[in-house]
Amino acid sequence: MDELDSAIVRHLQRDARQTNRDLARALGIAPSTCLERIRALRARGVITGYHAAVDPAALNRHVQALIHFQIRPLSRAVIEAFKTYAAGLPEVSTVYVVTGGDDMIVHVSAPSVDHLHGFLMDKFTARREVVGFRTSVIYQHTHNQVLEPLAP
Amino acid sequence: MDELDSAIVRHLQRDARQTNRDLARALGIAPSTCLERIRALRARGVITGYHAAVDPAALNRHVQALIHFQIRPLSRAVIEAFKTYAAGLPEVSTVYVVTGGDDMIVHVSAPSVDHLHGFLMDKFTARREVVGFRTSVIYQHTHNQVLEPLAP
DNA sequence: TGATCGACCGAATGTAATTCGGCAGCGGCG
DNA sequence: CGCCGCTGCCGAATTACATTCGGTCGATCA
Repeated sequence: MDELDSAIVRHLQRDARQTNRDLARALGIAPSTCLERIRALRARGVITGYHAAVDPAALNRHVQALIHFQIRPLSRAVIEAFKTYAAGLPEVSTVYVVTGGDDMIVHVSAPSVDHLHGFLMDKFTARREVVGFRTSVIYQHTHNQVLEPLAP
Repeated sequence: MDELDSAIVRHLQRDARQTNRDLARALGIAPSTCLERIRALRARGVITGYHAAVDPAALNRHVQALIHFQIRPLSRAVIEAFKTYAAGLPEVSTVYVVTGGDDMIVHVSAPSVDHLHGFLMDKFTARREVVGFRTSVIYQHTHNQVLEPLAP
């Protein structure tokens, strides 16, 4: 994980579809070298995949929210089951299992506030392990695509 | 945005680096058709980019957390300034501006709990607009890479 | 029914990914 | 001190792919 690897990772986080040649040219190395580095990064698990980013609104998801759940009992089995359940719902994009006042935070997106409300009522209120939840509608969000390695 | 477009988006969310030929073959269409569809999806803003996903641990980010902020005064200028400030910090990956008990939720990752603590103390406690914040350490998180279009 | 338009196809061309033999630098070891 | 083996890099050759473009088909509408 030297400076060259960092640069490759940085570039591919920004644009995963630039050609290997262009990337190699930008870094001042041979395409074959670049290719081998990228393969090593994948093999080592540094790069885990390549994904297209999609505008949620184009997928009829105009409302996003973070839902904060309190779950009881707080056993491994219950947490695991709820996590799996939530992650399987199409409205859910991310499930966080967390410390603090809440036990689970779920990022959801829905076509409308109505849909969101119905979704929450239908999918969560009936579940026994859910003792309560709060909804934080997302007004804006900025996502930092490029993660740099941090110094220890 | 017909079924074919949806399928293309689904495939590219899963793997943005599969060749156009493979994708076309999987969908049973000609590569040229596939290419034109993808271009249209980009032009329409459905697909906004292609990004490599990176293991945070490989970038020395072993601890992740969601930080819940209360901000005052709740003016547009203050919110905007804080959002910009937070998004510019290397530890921050996402900033959510939200409704509810909190005004802003920030996803951060750091090398260690110590680093996280120092980071929070150094970067946020001194700021006037921050009247309080709570930290939720993330134990696990599952990210759903593939967003499907939702029916209205 | 005939014209027009849009979407798709497939061959042709240019460009890129990938392979592989060789070379240079480096560290270990006699 | 010199030799040996290893590792990472390079560049030409091969293979595969992206991209273009002229033609075809089917739907739509007058």
